[in-house]
Amino acid sequence: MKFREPVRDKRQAILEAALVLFAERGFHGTAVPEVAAAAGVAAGTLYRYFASKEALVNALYQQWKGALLSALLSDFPVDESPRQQFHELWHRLGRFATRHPQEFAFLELHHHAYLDEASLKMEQSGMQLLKGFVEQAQAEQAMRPARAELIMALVYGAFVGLLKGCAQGYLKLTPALLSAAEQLMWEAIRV
Amino acid sequence: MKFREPVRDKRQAILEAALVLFAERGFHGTAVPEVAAAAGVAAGTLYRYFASKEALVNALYQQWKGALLSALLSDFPVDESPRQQFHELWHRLGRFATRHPQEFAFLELHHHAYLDEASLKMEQSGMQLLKGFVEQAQAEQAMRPARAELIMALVYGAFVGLLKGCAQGYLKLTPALLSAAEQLMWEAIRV
Amino acid sequence: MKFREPVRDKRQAILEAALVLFAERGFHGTAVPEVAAAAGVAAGTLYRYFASKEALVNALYQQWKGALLSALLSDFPVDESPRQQFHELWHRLGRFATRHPQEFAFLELHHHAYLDEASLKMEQSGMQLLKGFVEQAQAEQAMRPARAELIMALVYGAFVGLLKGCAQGYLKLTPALLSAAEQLMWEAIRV
Amino acid sequence: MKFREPVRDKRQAILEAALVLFAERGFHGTAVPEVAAAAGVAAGTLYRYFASKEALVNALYQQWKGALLSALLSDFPVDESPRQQFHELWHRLGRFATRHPQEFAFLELHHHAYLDEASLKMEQSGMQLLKGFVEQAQAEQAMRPARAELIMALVYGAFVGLLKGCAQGYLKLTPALLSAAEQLMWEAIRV
DNA sequence: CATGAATGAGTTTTCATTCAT
DNA sequence: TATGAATGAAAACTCATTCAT
Repeated sequence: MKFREPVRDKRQAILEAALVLFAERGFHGTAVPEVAAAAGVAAGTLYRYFASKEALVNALYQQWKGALLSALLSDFPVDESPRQQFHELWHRLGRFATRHPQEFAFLELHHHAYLDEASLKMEQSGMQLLKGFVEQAQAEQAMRPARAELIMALVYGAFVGLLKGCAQGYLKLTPALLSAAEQLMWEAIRV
Repeated sequence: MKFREPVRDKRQAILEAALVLFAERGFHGTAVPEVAAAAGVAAGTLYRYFASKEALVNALYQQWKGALLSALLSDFPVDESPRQQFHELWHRLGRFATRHPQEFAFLELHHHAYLDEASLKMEQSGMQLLKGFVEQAQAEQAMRPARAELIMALVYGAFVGLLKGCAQGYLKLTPALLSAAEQLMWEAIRV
Repeated sequence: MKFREPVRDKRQAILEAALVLFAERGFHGTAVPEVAAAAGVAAGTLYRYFASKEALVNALYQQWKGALLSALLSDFPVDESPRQQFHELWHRLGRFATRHPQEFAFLELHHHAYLDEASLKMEQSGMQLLKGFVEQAQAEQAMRPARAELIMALVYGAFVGLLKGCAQGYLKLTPALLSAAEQLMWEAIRV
Repeated sequence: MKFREPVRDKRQAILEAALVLFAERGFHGTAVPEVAAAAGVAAGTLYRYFASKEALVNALYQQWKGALLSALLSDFPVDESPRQQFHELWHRLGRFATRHPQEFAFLELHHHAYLDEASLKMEQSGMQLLKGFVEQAQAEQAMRPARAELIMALVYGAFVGLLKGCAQGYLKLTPALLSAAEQLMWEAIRV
C-alpha cells in the first residue's frame, strides 16, 4: 500500500548525515539535533539507534575504518613483488579517498579524542597488517631497512598530506597526481 | 596574600593555557572558563584580551604558525645546495616539533574550521615561501620536476605523519629517527 | 513462536508491573515504556487499557485501596466487642501488608499528588467507615473519647510506621511483632 | 551604593524554593527550572551552588533532618523522668512540625529513593540517639519492655500519621490536639 | 583593570504519547 | 487489537559571555 519510501534505513541515514557534519565541523562542533535534522529524523529518534553521541561517532569510525582496511587488504596480492604491492596499496588508498572523500577526511583529518576500545583496537589491527607488508618487503631486500613504523608513518602521512592539499584546494586529486605521488614515495622507501 | 608568579603577562598566560587545552581536547572540546582557570585568571579577564573564544584560537594559531614559519625561514641559507637546504628545513622542523610538541600538535593535528582571514592568509604565505624553495631546487635540476604543491604536500604530510606516530606512541622522536626520515624523504624528491 | 504465559490479561499484567515499579521508584521516577516492558507488552498497548500514565496510577490506586478497604471491612464482626474488633482490624491490616507488601508500600509510603477525584473519594469513604467503628466503640465507652480522626491518624500512622521500619530493615514483620504492636496501640486508645 | 538587596543568599533562596516544590510535588515531579524560577535565579545559577539535582535534594534533606534532630535533642533533659522526657520529645516534634510544616512534610511524607551516604548516615544517627532514650526508660522500668525499634516506629509513625491527617485537612494542628495525642501515645508505651 | 557570579540560550538526553503497519 | 518506531517537547545540565562590584 506504500511504495518503499526512500528512507533506506534510518540508522544509515543518521550515519551518513553525521559523517558529513563531523567531517566538516568536527565531533564537538556538531550538535545532535543538527545530525538528526540532516538525516531527516527527529532528535529523539537518533537515540533509538545510538546510545549516545559518542556511540554514534564510534560506530561511524568503526564502519569507515573497517571499510578502509578492507579496501586496502581484501584479496591483497600476496605473491606479487613489493613494488607491485606498493602500487596496489597506494592505488587502493587513492581509489578509496576518491570515492569517499568525506569519509577519508573524517577518519584522517580529525583528532579523535573520544574513541572507545573497539575503535582503538581496529586502528591498531590495521597498523599490524600494514606492518607485515613492510617487513616482508624488507626481508626481500626490496625496501630500505628502516623501522617499519617509520616507513608507514611517512608513507601514510604523505598520502594524508596529499589529501589535505586537495581538500584545501592546492591540488586536484587526479589519477595522474596519484601516480606521480606514488612514484615519489616509492623512491623514498625502495632500496 | 598573592604568591602567583609576577603575572608575566596575562595575555601570554591565557595563550599558553589555551594551547595546552586546545592541543589536547580541541577547540570545541575546551570550555573558556577552563582556559581561564588554567591560566590563573578570571573568566571575565580573558575577554579583556580576546574578543571571543574564536579570536583567542585565531591569535594562538597566528602566534604559532608565525613562529613555525619564522623558525623555518629566518636566516634561510639561500646560497646552499638544495640538498643542504632540505636538510636545514627538515632539521628546523624537527627542532621546532621537539621543542614545541604541543604547539605543533595544535597546529597540525587538528582540523581548524574556525580560522579567520588573517589566519588563512598566514597559512598561505607560508606555503608560498616554501614553494619558492622547491621551485628553485627544481630550476637547479636538483629536485624532481613534479608539481611544487605535490612535493610540499608529500614532504610536509610525511613529517606530520611522523609526529602523529610519535604522539600515538608508535615512535619516539629522536635525532636518529629524524635523520633517517630526512634521508628517506630526500630520496623521494631528489632527481 | 510465542511462549509467554497465556497473557492472563494484559490490563492486569500492566497493573502488576506498574505496581512494582511505582512502589520502588515512585510515579514520576518510572517511565511508561519501562512499565510496558516489565508487563511484556508494547508501549502502545498500554494506552489501549489506560488513557494516560495518570489514569494508570489512579486505576492502580483504586484497585488496591479498594482491596485494602475490602480486606479490612468485608464481613466485619459488627457484633463483637470493640477490643475484638480492634484486634480484627489490626490483624487484617497485618495480613494485607504481609501478603501484599509492595501494594501496601505503593499505597502508603508514597505521596500521591496526582490522584483524581475517584481516588480521593475512595480514600475518604474508607475513612468514613473506620470512623464509624471508632465512634461506636466510643459510644460503648470502650475507647477514649478523643476525636475519632485523631485516633485513626495515630493508629493508622503507627501501623504505617511499623511497615516503614520493616521496609528499612529495622524490624521484621512477624506475627509476634504485629501482636506486640497491636497490644501497645490498644493501650493507647482503650478507656 | 546599593542597599542590601533582599536576596539573603541565593543558595538559601534555592533551598527554600526547592523545599516547597519537593514537599508538594516530590523530587521527580519537580523540574530544575521550576526551582530556579521560584528562587528568582536563572537555571544555570542553580548549578553554581549544587552539582546536580540530586546534590540539591540531599543538601536539603541533610539541612532539615539535621535541624529536626537538633531540635529534638539539643539540651535534652537527661535527668528528667521518662514521662517528662517523652513529653519533651513530643512537644519538640510538635513545635518543629508547627513551625516548619513544609520541611516536615518534605522529610517524612515522601519516599526518598535518591539519598546519598551522608543523608543515610544522618538518618541512622538520629535513630540511634532516640533508641538510647527508649532503652534508658525501659531500664528504669518506666516503659514497656518491647523492642526499642518497635516503640520508635509506632510512636514516630503515629506522629507522622497525625501530621498527614493535618496535611489532608482531617485535623488541625493545635496545642490541644498535640497534647491529646501525646497522652494517648504515652499510654501505649508506659508500663 | 580584574573579578567571578549570573545569565540564558544551547547542549545532550529522556519520555509520554501517537500512529502506520 | 497489538506493535514499537517515531516524535518533539521538556528534562537535566553546560558554557560563552556579560556586568556589577
